[in-house]
Formats: sequence, structure tokens, C-alpha cells
Amino acid sequence: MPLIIENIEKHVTLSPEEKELFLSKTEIKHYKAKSILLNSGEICKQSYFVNSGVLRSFNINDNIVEQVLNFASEGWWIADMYSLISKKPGNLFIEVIEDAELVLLSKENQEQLYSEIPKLERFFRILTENSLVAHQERLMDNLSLSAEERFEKFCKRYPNLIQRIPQKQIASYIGVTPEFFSKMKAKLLRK
Amino acid sequence: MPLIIENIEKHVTLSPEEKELFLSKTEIKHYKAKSILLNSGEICKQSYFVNSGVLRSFNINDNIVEQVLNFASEGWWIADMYSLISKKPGNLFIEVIEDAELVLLSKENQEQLYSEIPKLERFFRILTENSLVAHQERLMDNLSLSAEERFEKFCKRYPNLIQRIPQKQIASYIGVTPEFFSKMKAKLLRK
DNA sequence: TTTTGCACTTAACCTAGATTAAGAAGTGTT
DNA sequence: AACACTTCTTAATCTAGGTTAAGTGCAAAA
Repeated sequence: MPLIIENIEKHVTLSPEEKELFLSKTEIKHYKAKSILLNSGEICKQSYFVNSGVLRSFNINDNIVEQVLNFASEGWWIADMYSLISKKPGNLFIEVIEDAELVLLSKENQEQLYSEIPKLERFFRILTENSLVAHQERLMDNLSLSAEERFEKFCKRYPNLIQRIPQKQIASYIGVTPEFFSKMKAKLLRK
Repeated sequence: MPLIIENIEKHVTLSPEEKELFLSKTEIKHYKAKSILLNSGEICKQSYFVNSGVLRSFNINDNIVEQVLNFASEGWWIADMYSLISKKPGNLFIEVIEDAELVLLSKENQEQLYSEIPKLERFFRILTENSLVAHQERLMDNLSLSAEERFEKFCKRYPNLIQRIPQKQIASYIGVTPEFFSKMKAKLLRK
């Protein structure tokens, strides 16, 4: 059973025909590390579901500093939600961090699927709700926890990601400079 | 036409019967400023749509500092999404800032409505998507803008809220102390 | 094999914003 | 009118985390 179907069936149940219809609207592609799937200024026309590998989304402020928004590994979806739903150019990049096998679902096919299999509307509603809750929590953490506490939370929540992502990108995700992150890590190890 | 129906019809179209069915599942209530609609530790069983007035959601870290998550005025929804969808006790408070008329929609009725009027599943999906995008942007802003820039953005985005909310709550929303906010505001006025 | 270029570290110095504390000014209650 | 209570301000002092800069280690070109 493909990972993406397992993923969907955590929230809604599909008949064999529905599964087949769904899969027929998707496409599997392989990408090497460092591939850019989406550039700032482009319109995001796909969602990506990760079968294997690691990706990240980020933007570049004032053409200088990379700011990581999200990571995605096995079983996660990634896209530029703003651009995807508004159909306007976004400011996110999506990049492959570790060689990846991805399931591509175009916005167009996704919308067709909403009509053909109404349960999928529910599935994506639930997916979006969960993502919203996670982002709200991260926002509150950034407003009220220290860098050290945010890092500890990151470690607990994504223990398997830490070894697979360059340290400076984790620094960016939790909202500190690579230099400070390095200092903080050394301090934590000393304990 | 009730504000809440106008709000829904920005995204999906309802027949007169559907409108009536929807409204029959909601309840209108009036609350005075300072009423607490939800306490930390309680399970959130309702969403609130604001006809008039202003509310906020916040949590209290370490039993000391209030951290504002969201404001809601006319035409906005507010709830503790984490608690609402997980049906577990949340850590948010929801409080009335300015006397309010609210439309209450219980989680139970909301779920019934999903079955009875599938279009509402779409409506709430879109609502959640928009909220997710807004939270993602706010998260990125908190990670890469200065307090002054965040305040300016807040002023542009919610010009009508500024006069209706205690300044210390705006400070909390953008992530600074009331003292620093006061200093910053004085500096901006001097310009 | 050298070279180029990242990723990471270390350290000195700097600053945005926090903390503490005190007073002013408004608001509602009795 | 006097009270308590809260919001807002101002100012001195402090610190988490940023900035700058130099150096190390390593992997991929060439």
C-alpha cells in the first residue's frame, strides 16, 4: 500500500476504486539533493508528498538572509500554501535537502478530486487544521520560549531530522544565527 | 442578510434552505467586556463568529505572562483550534475585550453540518487554509522583522483594531514587553 | 593534488529588547 | 470624593542573541 494512501486513510476511508482514481491523478518523481522545486516569484501549482528524502521551504529577506519556514520528510506534505491557494506568485523557495522520491499532486487535479471524491475535501481540511495548530504552537513558542528551549523542543519533536539537515538550517528554523546556534549547542553538550 | 451568511457566501453559495438549516444550528449570544468564554484547561466545544465587538485568545506561560495569540472583531471566527479538533483540554483563554454579539457554533453541530451540507466542509477548509497562510506569514515576520516593522505591519493590516485594544495586548501580539512598546511608540510619534 | 567553497566554530564586541522600579494618568467602585 | 486598580510612561540597568572577523575541517571540482 503506497505511503500516501496510508496517510490519507489515517483520516478518511477510501474504496479500492477511489484509491486508484486518486493515484491516477498523481505522479511520482525523483529529485537529487539541492534541486529547487519552486522559486520565489513563481506560482506554486503542485503539492509534494514525501515518500523518501527531506525538503525544506524558505524565503530570502532583503535578498540576503535565508529564513526556513518548514521541513518535510517521509509522510509529510510540502507546498507554498499562499501561492497554491491564491494562484499568485509566492515568495517561498522549495528545495530538496536529501535525495527524494515525491508524489506530485497538481492543484488542478486536487480540485477535480474534491468533486469526484468529496471525502478528500475532508481529508485536506483535517490536514490543514493540523498544520494550522502546529504553526500556532510554533508561533507561541517563538514569542515566549528562549532559543535553547525552542531547540530542545525541536529535538524532541523531530529527533530523526537533526542528523539529516545542515545545522545552519535548523538554526534558521528556530530563529537564531548559525553562530549563536553553534555556541548554544556547545553549551548544551558541556552539560 | 446575517453577517455570518455573507461571510460564508464569499467562498461557497448556499440555497435559502441551506442558509436556514445553517442558522438553525447556531445561537446568538451577547457578552460584556471581560467575560471569559474559555479557560485554559477546558475543552473548547464551540467556534465563535463575531457580529460585533472584539475578542482575543491568549495563554499564560509559567502562570505569569499573558501571550496573545489572536484578536477577532466583526466578521472573524475565533476558537481554540487545538482543543476544538483534538477534543482535549487546551491552554488558551478566550476573552471579550469589547462588548460583543457572537454567533456560537458547537463542534457537534459543525460536524453534522458537514454531512448535511458538504459545501460547508469546503467553506471551513478554505477558512482554515487562509488562517494557516496568515499564521505562516506572521511566523516568518516574527523571525525576520524588527519589533518596529512588526508594529507597522500590524497597524496597516488592522488599522481599526488599534483604538479598540489595550496597548499592552498589542505589545504581546507582536512579541514585545509593554514597556518597550511604549518606548517604541513614543519614538515613532517623534518622527 | 591542489584549490575552491561551504559548513561549522570561536571569540570579541555590540544592540534590540527585557527587567526593574517608580511615577502619572485614567477608570470604575463605594 | 476617595479608593483601589489598571494602563501607560520614563529611565536606569542588564542580557540574550546578533555582528564581525578569523580560523578549521572537509568534500567536490578541476
